[in-house]
Amino acid sequence: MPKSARPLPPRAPTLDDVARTAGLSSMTVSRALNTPQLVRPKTVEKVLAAVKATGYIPNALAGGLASRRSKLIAVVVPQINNNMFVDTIQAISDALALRGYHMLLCVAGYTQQTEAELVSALLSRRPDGIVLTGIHHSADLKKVLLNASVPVVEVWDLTPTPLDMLVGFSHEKVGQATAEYLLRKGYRRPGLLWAVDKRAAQRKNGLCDTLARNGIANPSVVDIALPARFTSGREGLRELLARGEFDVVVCSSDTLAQGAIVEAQARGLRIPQDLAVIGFGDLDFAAGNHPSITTVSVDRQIIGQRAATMLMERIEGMELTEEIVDIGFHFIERESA
Amino acid sequence: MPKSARPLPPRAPTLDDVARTAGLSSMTVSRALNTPQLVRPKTVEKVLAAVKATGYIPNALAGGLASRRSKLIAVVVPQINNNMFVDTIQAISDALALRGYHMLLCVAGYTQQTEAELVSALLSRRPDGIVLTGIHHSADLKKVLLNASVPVVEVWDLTPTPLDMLVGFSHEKVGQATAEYLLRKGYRRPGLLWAVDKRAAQRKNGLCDTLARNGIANPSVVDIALPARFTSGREGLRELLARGEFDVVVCSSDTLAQGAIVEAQARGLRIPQDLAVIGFGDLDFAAGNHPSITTVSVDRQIIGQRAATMLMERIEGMELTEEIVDIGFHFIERESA
DNA sequence: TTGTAGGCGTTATCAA
DNA sequence: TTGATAACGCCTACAA
Repeated sequence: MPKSARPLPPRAPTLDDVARTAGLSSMTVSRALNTPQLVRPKTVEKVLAAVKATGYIPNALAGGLASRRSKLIAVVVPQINNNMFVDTIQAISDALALRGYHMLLCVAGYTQQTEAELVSALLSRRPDGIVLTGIHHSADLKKVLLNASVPVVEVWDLTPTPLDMLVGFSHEKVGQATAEYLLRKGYRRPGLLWAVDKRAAQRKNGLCDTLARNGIANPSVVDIALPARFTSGREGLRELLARGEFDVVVCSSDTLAQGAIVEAQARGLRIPQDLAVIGFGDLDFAAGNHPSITTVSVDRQIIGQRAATMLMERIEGMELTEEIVDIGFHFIERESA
Repeated sequence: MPKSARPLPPRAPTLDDVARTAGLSSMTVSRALNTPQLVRPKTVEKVLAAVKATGYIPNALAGGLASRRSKLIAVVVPQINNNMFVDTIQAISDALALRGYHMLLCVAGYTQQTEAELVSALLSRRPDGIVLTGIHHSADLKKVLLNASVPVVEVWDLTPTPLDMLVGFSHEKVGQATAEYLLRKGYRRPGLLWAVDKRAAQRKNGLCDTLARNGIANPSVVDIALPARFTSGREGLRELLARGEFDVVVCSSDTLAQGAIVEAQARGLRIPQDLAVIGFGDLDFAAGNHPSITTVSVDRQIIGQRAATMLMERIEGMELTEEIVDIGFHFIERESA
């Protein structure tokens, strides 16, 4: 035992270490790991054995620097504790994992930075692609993104002129569909519990425009601060009912609807006879609620799955058949309205 | 206009480009950006101007490679769409953002990989720290982590022997506290709706052990498959009630409790007179529900915030006063039990 | 099928 | 306070 034996150097094994123990060049080891089909099977075996022996873990920083591909996808969402985006995020993560990509998740909600600064910081990681929530971005952000020439998917909204790719649905049309349902069912005195949120605002526009065209102008709206919770629904309904009489309450989310329903029930109102309630999102409790909640269903997972897939295909040089995907929505009539 | 002007090279501006336009060395530019206090103010100004002029965005891959610090924290959770972890994740993300770190989020739930493979893949990104959910890990995983000598925080559980650092609470004790409450209130025929989940199982152990010691052995348990949803709560109660008579239903989460309550109400049972219900988590609807849900409150955000902070302090070489943080919990008595 | 040379963009280190 | 030089660990390009 040499007396000068230093404690293990904290340096992690490198490709060269593996190459040395395998009796090969580092380039061959790299190939065996990344493109095994270009390497003789026996050689690959040798390499794998050496990898196991050394405990080698590739350094993606070095790899990304050299190859100019990071296998990293940056995802920017306004919040994740609002029940809507979570499923999309999980779907993105799952889809990425299948192909060896990783997700850098950034919650824009409560930070002071502007979205542009936030994305700039993310770009320093050299992601191969970016997922942005929504379609309303500052000029700064657009400049930064175009400059970086990185593939981008905008999600959860629709526009004929996305930055690059897009997966979403029309919030305006959701609003219209909701209005049409109200009219068809004969509701004439709607009240709104509405979260202060861009996409929700678009749904409100679609709703109110259609109502106005049919003689129902300026329905009463209770603004709900984000995050819109169950409790906000109860409180919101309380405020709404203090303002007058309504035959239906339209809510910007099922969460609010559930709260509103409980408040109504606590007041002895029958739903939908005394007061109907409509939600949005078809969250997991909507169908099982008592009464079940009439709402709009959106496939939140598909948004994530398609966004991830489009991004990866683009990155890997495939031709995309569509760059704008409208996943649509379904109005679901249940007991509450 | 030179006729040979090529279209812009897709190459992003580098430190050298900035250095050239600023008339400085790249090393000085690097310093001006990372440790401005070591650079003459006027020089810093020049650098910032050149950065703006070139549209320079640092390359964190190169930086991380050279400095051996990635400013990346990897977070591994079993799922994110279960309402519990979301708040923790958001808190982690927020805390990291404040200090210039980014979060690599990995959902272990539905992938085929073992946790060890998953973490190995993450380690290739050379994160400066890792957050793991739970304390039960394979020997492989432990080996990989120790080998990598990367700071680790385990969260959402408690043990005297964490891998490294830990922020959580005792699920056993939550179970005990729940049992004691039942006994104190005089409930004698409990039934359980319980998600098939490691941490939930620990709470069940604490609950059942304490009950057994007080003469209530082997309560009826309905296993709930993950993810445990509102609907699972309704169905679970249906199954439970088919098995016999109960005076209280203990649920492994508020979500299940809410479902159980709705099912009970739909059957005309009064809560808590005919059937009491207890949940876990104090999710946002628990207090506002009708009836409000008796439950156990855990500060899910604090878990994330402390985990992130401990990790960053350790990374930045500070001495930690505690490496194991028990954030505790509160039993909250409300109307449902 | 394997190997050699050189560079990816940054920072550590030492010198000026 | 600033600069020159040499890594950091891997991959592209080309050669054998």
